[in-house]
Amino acid sequence: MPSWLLTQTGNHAHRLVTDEFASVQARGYHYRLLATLEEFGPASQAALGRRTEIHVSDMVATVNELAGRGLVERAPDPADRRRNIITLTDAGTRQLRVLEERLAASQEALLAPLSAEERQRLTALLSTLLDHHDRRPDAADSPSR
Amino acid sequence: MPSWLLTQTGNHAHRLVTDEFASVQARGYHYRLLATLEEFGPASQAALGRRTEIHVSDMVATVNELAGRGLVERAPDPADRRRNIITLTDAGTRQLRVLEERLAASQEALLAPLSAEERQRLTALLSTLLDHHDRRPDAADSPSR
DNA sequence: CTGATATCAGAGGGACTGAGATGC
DNA sequence: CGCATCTCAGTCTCTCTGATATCA
Repeated sequence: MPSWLLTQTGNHAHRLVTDEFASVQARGYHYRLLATLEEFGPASQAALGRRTEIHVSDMVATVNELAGRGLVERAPDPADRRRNIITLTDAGTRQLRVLEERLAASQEALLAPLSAEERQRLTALLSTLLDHHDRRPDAADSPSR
Repeated sequence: MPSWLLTQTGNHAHRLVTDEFASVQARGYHYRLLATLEEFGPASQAALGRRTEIHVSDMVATVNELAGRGLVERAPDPADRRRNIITLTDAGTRQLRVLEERLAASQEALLAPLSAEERQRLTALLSTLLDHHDRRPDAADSPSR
């Protein structure tokens, strides 16, 4: 039963990554936010929530944690006083590099038993799945999202 | 990045299954426990914990929930008074059938974009991964487990 | 007024830790 | 005694709901 396999391996992958992140006092949300900030530059919390797919209310806590450690900066947007502009700091960039290393390491650990060819095939298959489900978020009942 | 793909598709699979289960007031632990009871027959909570890989302390709560709805029975083991023997009831068997249907449905939804051949390849690759990591639970530091 | 933004409180599933009581 | 079993009380990550205050 493939969905069992998927949730199991997904669990396993998740645990490997989570443990690696935990070893540097980080978690998944931190990486996703830092990586998105580097890729797209400073943005409001709501915009970051849309890009990272982190819920707005969780974004508050995530930014709190990262800002508390000086990895991002939270500044009011003078152009729109509802917004906070979140900016990646130099320390945040360095932390991101560390997290990327950790991620690569757990990647290797996870895929150890597969050849380069097999890894490619796996990646392709999973991409197909994700693509399909991204294109039609909730095709069943609710056309909205 | 394959581990990102894996956690993402794993998440997706997990959500599909979880939603299906929730529609009949069940969750993953319920299915795992009921299915294991049918396959291996009555057993103590500790034994069930080992088979299902549900933590012993979570097993207590899971059995509470299922017993409260008459899907399993919890009876003291006369041969070893530390133990409770958990038994699947007829209602539990019927519920298991329902959960299996739900599982099959979410399976189809998940794998829709893949051909039969591709599904097989995916299953094989994931099995390889799981096998490898099952055989060496924590090869890194702790030889125990 | 409608809608977006940020915040806070809380819930829920899943996995795990630690401590206690009982019985083998 | 050491060990297994069951139970209870928490922790942690991730996801999501709801309510509220503020501002466009």
